[in-house]
Amino acid sequence: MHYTRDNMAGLLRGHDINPTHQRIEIAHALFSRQEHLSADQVMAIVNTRHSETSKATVYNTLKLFLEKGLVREVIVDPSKVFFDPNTTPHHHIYEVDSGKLSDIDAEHVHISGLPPLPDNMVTEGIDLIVRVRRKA
Amino acid sequence: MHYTRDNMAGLLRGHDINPTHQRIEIAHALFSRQEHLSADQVMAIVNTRHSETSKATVYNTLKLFLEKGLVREVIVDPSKVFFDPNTTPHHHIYEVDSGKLSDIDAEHVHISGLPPLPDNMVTEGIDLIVRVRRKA
DNA sequence: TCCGGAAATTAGACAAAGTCCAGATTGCTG
DNA sequence: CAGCAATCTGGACTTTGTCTAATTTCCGGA
Repeated sequence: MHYTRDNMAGLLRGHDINPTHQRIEIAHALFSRQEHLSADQVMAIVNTRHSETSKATVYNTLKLFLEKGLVREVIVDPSKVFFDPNTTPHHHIYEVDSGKLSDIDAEHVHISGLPPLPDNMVTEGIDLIVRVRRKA
Repeated sequence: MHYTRDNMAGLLRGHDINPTHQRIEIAHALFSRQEHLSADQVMAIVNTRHSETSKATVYNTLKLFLEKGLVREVIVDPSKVFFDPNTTPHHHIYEVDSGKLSDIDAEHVHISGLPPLPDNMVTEGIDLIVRVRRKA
């Protein structure tokens, strides 16, 4: 599957998002790379050639993508949020020195022994983050 | 065990921290409550009566406590870091609507199937966060 | 007790991430 | 083409956290 800009329009429509020029560019930045990007990084990518998309739009669009389930939010770094185009169940390895973030497929990971939740609560998601450091 | 200010001095010394007035107050705020507090909250607590401790000192002190292993950092909210006086192995439940954060004892939780790390890497910690929401 | 230096604290300027708003643009639809 | 809703924009603003240079506190030795 190639993540062309044309395909992005379909992807957006499939998630009930009106595919505007800016939204296509932002989706393309995330999906063509298949990487975890911060809002800042998205803005830099989208505006490499000429300045095309404003900061407000980048933030609005990422929030919209989040609501529509097109991307996931990864909170590992106290200073910025990462957006993850991979919405399949998976976990993360975070390299604390470099800030490098990578995926762990959830398929083989098993978590047991969690206490039951109160009746009026539902699990929205389980985030498992393995923080690693380069050996001294 | 009562977390009196006098006991705080001993706790700090035991962690190789010079127990100054401000540090004792900050430690007392965290340990007497046994709760997760943000830097802002710590500052508010410490300065309820009169303004006694500066913002810089609160941040410096929390960072120092972190380095010395007196507290843990919990990164769940994109907008602020929480400091956790409980340094025993445990996980967290985060109520996304209210921002309420509570502990899950790690004793009965078992995580299996994590992929092996590259040789030159060491695990610094595993953060497991269960994000929950009030049922509709 | 007084002195000097090291450690700690401070106010406030600064930086970075993110939010908000009022006005301009875009793209329908009739 | 007019009208209208959705979208986008620049820029001011807020919040969390950092940095720095100056002051204060603490303590050991003469």
